[in-house]
Amino acid sequence: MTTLNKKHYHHGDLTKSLLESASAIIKDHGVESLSMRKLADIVGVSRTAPYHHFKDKNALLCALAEEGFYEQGKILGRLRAEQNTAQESFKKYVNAYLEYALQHSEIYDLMYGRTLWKAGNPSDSLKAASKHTFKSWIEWVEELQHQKILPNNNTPLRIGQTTWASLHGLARLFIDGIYLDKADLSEMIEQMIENVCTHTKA
Amino acid sequence: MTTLNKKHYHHGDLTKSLLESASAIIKDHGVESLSMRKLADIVGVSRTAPYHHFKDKNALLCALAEEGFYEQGKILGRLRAEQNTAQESFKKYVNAYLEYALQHSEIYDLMYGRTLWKAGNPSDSLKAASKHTFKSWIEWVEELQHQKILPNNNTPLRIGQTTWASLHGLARLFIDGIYLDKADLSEMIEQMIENVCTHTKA
DNA sequence: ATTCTATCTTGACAGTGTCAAAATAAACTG
DNA sequence: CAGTTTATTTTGACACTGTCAAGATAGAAT
Repeated sequence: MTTLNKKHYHHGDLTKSLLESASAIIKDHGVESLSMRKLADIVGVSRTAPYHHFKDKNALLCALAEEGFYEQGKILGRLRAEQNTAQESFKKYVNAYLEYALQHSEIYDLMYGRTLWKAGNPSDSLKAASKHTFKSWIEWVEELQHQKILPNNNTPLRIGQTTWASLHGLARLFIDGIYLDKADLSEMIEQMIENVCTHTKA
Repeated sequence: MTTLNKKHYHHGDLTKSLLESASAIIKDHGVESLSMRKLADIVGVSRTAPYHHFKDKNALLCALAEEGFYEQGKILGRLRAEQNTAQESFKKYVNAYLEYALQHSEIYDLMYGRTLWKAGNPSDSLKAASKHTFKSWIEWVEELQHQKILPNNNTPLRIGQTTWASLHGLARLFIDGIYLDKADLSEMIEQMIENVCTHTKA
């Protein structure tokens, strides 16, 4: 087990294969149509093989969600690194956040949804990833407050909580199929930004 | 079948009993722990008896959600009927909305969540109930715009969509167990109102 | 070559939603 | 009242789920 190379047995890297296939399945058919047995079958392995790589289904989903946090973090981090005005930067962030949420809606649901956080049992590393994401968001909120983009009438935590809640709410309405007409999305985003920012206020 | 009285067979009104028991179960243990079989058992009837009153599980959940719309509508309607300043009225509405969402979180989830709207199959009457609720919300938004409570920089529909999304997002974060500390709630509500309203703006 | 360990499979169990067919209970019709 | 129709409920069955325990196998370590 000291070897790093994992090309053993008739399946190169089951852990990875499982995550990839699972990700594809939920992307195409939704998380409720993902079963451990079908997944094993698709990957070409017996029903219980996955259980040697993930404690249970919940653990597999946690791993997927965690991947989501890293990917989302990369996207949003890259964006913040760009040289933009603070205002532009924030605008792009909001757009990118919603784009990610809608394009990876099933992963987003795992990251921030009931399945894992309430009905399920979020793993420690998932909780850590989520906490890290939130923390760095709050730090940026503080910057944005100094730059007068976000309001100063409350702590970074509160402002961060509420503006994130707003984005999240918008994302959810589309993801959950309550709002369907995505043509309206960009206008809603625009309006949401106006609600949440300081300087655009009437 | 012309008789209105439904006290037939050894079970007075199965439909009603099923809804009540189901409601109690999800309130206490979450919707994922509701099974048709256990429900039948608790009500004291065979496994498949419920299927003569509800086409399937989805239909039963739709009925529960629909009840939720009526109850929520009553609460919020009563509130709007009170004699308050528009500002007070809106504030109370927001608070009542979130109070309902958190106190009936499982029903709220059925009303506005993925289970029925995306993963499931919302019944026509559920869709109607939801549409009606939304429509009357938008009408009120228009009033609030005239009263300068909500901003006039966009149509009632857009303002209604975004402010509702904000409330919904806040509700969801608590319901789904992402935010846990309900002590923070009232401060967040306060801040959210500031974000969303016109006249309190800095 | 032998022991050890990581990986995988087979078998099993309890649980799920729900269909089809049979049984029963009440309502309607003569 | 008797006989038929309709509303309600039950029993049996099927395919599917997550996951545990025990055994088989393949590779690593000695």
